Parts: sequence; structure tokens; C-alpha cells
Amino acid sequence: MLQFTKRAEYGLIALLHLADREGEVVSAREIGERYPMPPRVLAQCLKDLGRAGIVESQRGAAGGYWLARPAERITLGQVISALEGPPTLTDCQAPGEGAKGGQTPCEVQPMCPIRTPLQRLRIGVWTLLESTTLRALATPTLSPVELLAHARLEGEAEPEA
Amino acid sequence: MLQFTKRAEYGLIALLHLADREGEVVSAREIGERYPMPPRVLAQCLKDLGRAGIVESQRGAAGGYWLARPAERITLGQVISALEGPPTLTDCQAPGEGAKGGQTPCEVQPMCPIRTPLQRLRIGVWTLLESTTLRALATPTLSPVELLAHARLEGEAEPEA
DNA sequence: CCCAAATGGCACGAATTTGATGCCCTTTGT
DNA sequence: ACAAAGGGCATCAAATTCGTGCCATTTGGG
Repeated sequence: MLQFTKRAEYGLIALLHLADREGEVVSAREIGERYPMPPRVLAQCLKDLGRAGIVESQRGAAGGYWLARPAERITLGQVISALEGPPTLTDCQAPGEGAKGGQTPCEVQPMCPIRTPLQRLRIGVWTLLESTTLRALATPTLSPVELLAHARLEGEAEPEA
Repeated sequence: MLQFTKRAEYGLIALLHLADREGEVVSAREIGERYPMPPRVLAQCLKDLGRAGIVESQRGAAGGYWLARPAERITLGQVISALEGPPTLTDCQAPGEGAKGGQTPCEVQPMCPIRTPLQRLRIGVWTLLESTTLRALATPTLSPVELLAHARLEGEAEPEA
């Protein structure tokens, strides 16, 4: 229902915690003890974030995680994409009768009126996420409209979604 | 996974169809025969849209549906809210230990670092939806960036989300 | 006057997605 | 050598959603 998953929330909590301690090595156990979340799920989130190149990790006894780059250069689009998978722009199962085999579900269907509009709208939402940085989220003084304004300025410059 | 439900897609298809035939009375059967969607689910969508005041209906033999107001005055926020329920801005189940009874899940929790940021971000997404009209979606010439620009202009004028 | 067509409403089962846990391995500092 | 911490995978449980069935109400037409 147009809602983020728990993994996204857990991952964002962890990322904001890491952003607050930029430069240090923080273990998953420390985060899991501070916030009421299942430690294992948190570990999966951090693992996915590591695969996406958002955080880096050090194994071993004194290991842990840290941000791979400054919080200004981490976008919410990257985070959500890493934790929930890439955005399903071409979902479009509405006209799912196109090819019965399951291939090219709605490619040659000239009668789906929402394929292109919905795709454009999802790209718009994604552009908003792509142009909202972790730093902007961590700044508690920005109002929602200011957040949107900030997002739009960068989103207009390079859509790249 | 930050994705619209099938009900939202079906409802949007129906609304775009109704917008294309503004002024006429269109039956749910006609829409259901034109697009490959379960007729019953489509009926539920139209019913929900009617309860939300987005479409009006006429019962009886020659009954059907039509837009309650011009497509310029129907926002995607209204449509999504009618088909998927109101936006879950205060989801915030992350610190779900606040009250064990289930009441006030994260009100007095001073340690959830994403409650306010996530709420602001969801308001931003919602503002984008609230300021995208059905007419803008039906216009196939608008690029995603232009869609965002159009949304931002109205969203800045009156956030009202 | 009765019937067919169409909306209105509710509830239930199936399928999909998501959340959470278990178990084992590899790495590394003490 | 041992403990602590990340890496990986599979599996079970819970929640959400999708689709369908069934019946009631309204309205136009034969």
C-alpha cells in the first residue's frame, strides 16, 4: 500500500546511526541493542547495504560497519533499491494476457491505458527518492515542502532514473 | 516494495477510461470487457471510488459510472487514498516496544531516529501524488521531469497533505 | 407486472509477499 | 585456541492482497 518495508526502516535506522558516527566502526550488535529490532534482520539489511556499496564492513573480532561515502552522496533511491529491490517500474500486470507463456507480459498490448502513465509516475517518485540524500533526511529542520524543493532542484538537473 | 496495488491499477484504468468519455454513463461491464481484469475487483474499485466521491453512479438497468468532477480536479492522492486506504504516515512500528498493550505504539519513544524523517519523506511522496492530477496522467506528452515540475508548482502553493 | 441488467455490500479461501528465525561457515583480534 | 563479529542460505510463520461467491437493491424495458 505504497509503504516502505520493515527492512527499509531498519536499514534507514542503521544508516542514520552510522551517519551520526561517521568515521567510526560500529557493530551490528550495538545498533541492535539500541533499537528494538530483530538483530538477524538488521544483519541482513546491513549485508544488502554492503552488497550495494552503501556501507563497508570489516570482519573479525573488532569488525563492524561504516558508511562507504559521505551521507551527502547516499541517496534514498540507492538505499531503497538495495533493501527492497529495484523499483518495479514495468510492473504492469494489468493486461497480463499478452503472451500466455509469461514472456513479454505487456509489450505488444496497445490497449493498456496506464502502462505509460504509471511508468512516468513511478519514475517521478523514484526521482524524488533519488534526489533525497541521507544527510537531508538526518537534518531535522527541513520541512516536507523544503525537502521536496531540495529534491526537485537536483532531480531537474539530472533525472537519471 | 513501494508499489501500487492491483486495485490502484484497475481503478486508474477505469478512471482514465471515464475521463476519456467525460459526460457519458459507462457501465463496469464495458470496462471489464475491454481490459483483462477481474470484473468483480473492478466493481469493488468503482465502489470505493464512489464512496470517496471521485465517481458518481446510477443504479438500475441503464446505470453506470462517471467522474464526479473534471479530471483536472481529481488528484492521484485522492485516488490512491480511496483504493489503498489513507497513507500510513505514522507507521513507525520500528520501536514497537513503547506500550505493550498496543496503544500509542511510538509516541513517547525518544529514541527512534527515523520516525520524524520517514514521516517527512512520506509526506513528500504524498504531496507529489496529491499534486498530480488525473488529467496530467492522461496527457501522454508530459515527460517524467515535466510531471514532477508540474507537481512541484502546485505542491509548493498548498501542501495540504 | 415481471424480468433482466446493473450497482451495493459482505465475507471467505487462495496466493503472494514479507517478517523472523535457525544453522553453519569464515574472518580476526586477544 | 577462543570468542566476537560478519557472510550466507534455507525455512517457517505472519500479514497482506487478490480473486471469487453469494445475495440484496435499484431501474429500465418487454
